[in-house]
Amino acid sequence: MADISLTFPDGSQRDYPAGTTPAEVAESIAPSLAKKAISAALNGQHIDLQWPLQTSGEITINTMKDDAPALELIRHDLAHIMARAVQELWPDVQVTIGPVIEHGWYYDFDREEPFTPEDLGEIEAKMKQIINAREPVRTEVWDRPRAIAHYEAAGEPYKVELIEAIPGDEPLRMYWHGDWQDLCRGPHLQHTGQVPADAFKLMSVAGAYWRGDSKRPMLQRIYGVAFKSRDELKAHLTMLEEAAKRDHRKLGREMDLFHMQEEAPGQVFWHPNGWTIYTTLQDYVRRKQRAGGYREINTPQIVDRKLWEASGHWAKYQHHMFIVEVDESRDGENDDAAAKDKETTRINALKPMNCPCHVQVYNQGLKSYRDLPLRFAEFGSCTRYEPSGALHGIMRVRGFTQDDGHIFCTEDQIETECARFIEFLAGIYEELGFATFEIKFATRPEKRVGTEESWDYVETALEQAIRKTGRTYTLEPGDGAFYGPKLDFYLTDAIGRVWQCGTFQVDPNLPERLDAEYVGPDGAKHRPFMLHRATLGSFERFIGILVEEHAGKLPMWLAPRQVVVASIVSDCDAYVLETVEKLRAAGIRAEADIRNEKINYKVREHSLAKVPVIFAVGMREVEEQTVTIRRLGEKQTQTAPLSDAIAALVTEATPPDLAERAIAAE
RNA sequence: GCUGCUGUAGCUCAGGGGUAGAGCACUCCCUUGGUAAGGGAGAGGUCGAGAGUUCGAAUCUCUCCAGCAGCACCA
Repeated sequence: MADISLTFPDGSQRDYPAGTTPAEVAESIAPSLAKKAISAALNGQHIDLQWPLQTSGEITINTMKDDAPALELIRHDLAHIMARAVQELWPDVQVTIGPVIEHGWYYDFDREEPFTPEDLGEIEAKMKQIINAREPVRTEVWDRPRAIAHYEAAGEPYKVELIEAIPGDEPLRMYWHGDWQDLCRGPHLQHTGQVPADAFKLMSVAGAYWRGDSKRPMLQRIYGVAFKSRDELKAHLTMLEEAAKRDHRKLGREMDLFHMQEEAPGQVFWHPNGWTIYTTLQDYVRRKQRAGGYREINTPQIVDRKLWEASGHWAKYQHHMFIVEVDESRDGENDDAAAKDKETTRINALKPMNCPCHVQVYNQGLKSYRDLPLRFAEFGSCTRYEPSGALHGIMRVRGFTQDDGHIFCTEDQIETECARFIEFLAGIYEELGFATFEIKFATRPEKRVGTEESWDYVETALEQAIRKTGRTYTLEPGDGAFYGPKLDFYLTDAIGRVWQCGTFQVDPNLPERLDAEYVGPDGAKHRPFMLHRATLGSFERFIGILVEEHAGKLPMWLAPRQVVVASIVSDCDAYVLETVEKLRAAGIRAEADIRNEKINYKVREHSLAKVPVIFAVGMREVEEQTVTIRRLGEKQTQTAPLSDAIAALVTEATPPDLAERAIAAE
């Protein structure tokens, strides 16, 4: 048998007979390494220690010290161990798939009875037994008919379907954890005892559709998390607890920002504190948009179905729109709803988006190529009938306001406008404290309109634009809108859920449908492109993320109450009120606290409410015309003359764009 | 929308076939206290909504509504 040549991470090379396993390679280096080895990588491909090596290449022997492979193996083996535990406890359960995910794994089962939290405890105990039995893991290569026959005989139709769906006709691999068998591409550990028995936890059960298809049966998915050590597991669970404290729904209540109630599901009742954040942010975006070359417009809320039919939304998204029927014959005295007459009833929809209305504004008056690119912006209130299960605090709602905008331009302006928008968005995200965000580039889907040449051109333009800004992106092939490719900009919430905020979409379709035109240099009429774009996305979602990102401790300029002036003894009340007046005159959002309470109590209460600054005032301050400043999260205080303290706060409370402008003017 | 769970005072939660409890918040009184809860008293609830079972339902059953987790969806 021919030899193969293996190169090790330190650059050294050795020859082995073909068919040598990584376990044997490790043994040849050092028996101690063989003992610690868990898997190997050949030319970057993660493989079992028992895998016979047939080709030369670079090899790495992994041990538990190598985080990525170790976690991958632990989690992957746990998925199998859990499935085995479940089938041992309930033999009638059918197994499906169980991949590794961030922090752990899940496995989907088909079982009549729902799994209960008590069941999870039982499964966990059974898993520990399996681990402690240190049962060997072995693997075999099977051909497809054999695998199918096996699963048919075993009464596992899901597995049969999986095998049938695997493309090509390479043989399949089977793994055994003890006697328990599963189809799997591997790799796995040597024996179950290599999995740390005290570093995993089953977290939850939830429904999940078979193969992600809502038309197919719903399975039960059990989620687990796993790490290399008990301490890491504990740290992870602690992190989850901390994250729960930052949940915008909880902070929204504690900071008195907003509430929601049954009568208006998915819609926000903004309280004074929350609305202050909202309007401050809106003022900021408005200034940025003006500086960025946008003209702000405003369009109707309720629009006749005729426009939605023309735009194509009626056919495609009718079920996601709130429909409003009005009997136009009613006279106000006798408007019995039951007496509605079809002839005189007009059907409208609350706008789910702003673009068709923006085209209506564009279409007023003839446009010249000299007008392009024409950038419209609107703080557009939209209403969508989102499925009930999709609603989530203020992050996913039915009523929201987008910082929407549409750019009408020619084809060769797309790239520049795209690059310009990415920079615009990045500047705003940065000023709002989001150093990192993810760009996803979604390309042509299967169902689409337009020519291949056009898609080629536009996709290239977007890619060039991103490249120009020097940013990285992840490709989402096939995820674009039916009319054009798009870039989506994502931020992450407190527990790592990723939310789409900004977007940039190229649309040649809507101008066509709604007949938008411009007169070109040739004197003929042409079709403009329409670029849909939003920076924050929706104010609701963005504020939710902002609150979670800062754990409620918003930067001074966004804080709903920037300072509370608290009296220590009631003899200072007059000075407190006077100080608040001065702060307000300087544009600071200030409140007085002259309640009959101790300063400890006041400090605690305002700190919990995340007020960034407390001015404490006693008789000493009154005499010296000073305030004692306490900042949120700091124990130390600092006494300063009142006028200095106000001046410092004014500087600190200036929105980032205005601060920049002030510096530039100096 | 689907699967599962949850819904008791403003908030956090206990209770559970014989018509409701705690802490905090709230109101009043005492207290004027120097940086994360001073003391006392009081008020506050058709137990998510509707129907059913029962002598009797907040408690059991059903339907609906809303929320939570995940899945599906997200123009």
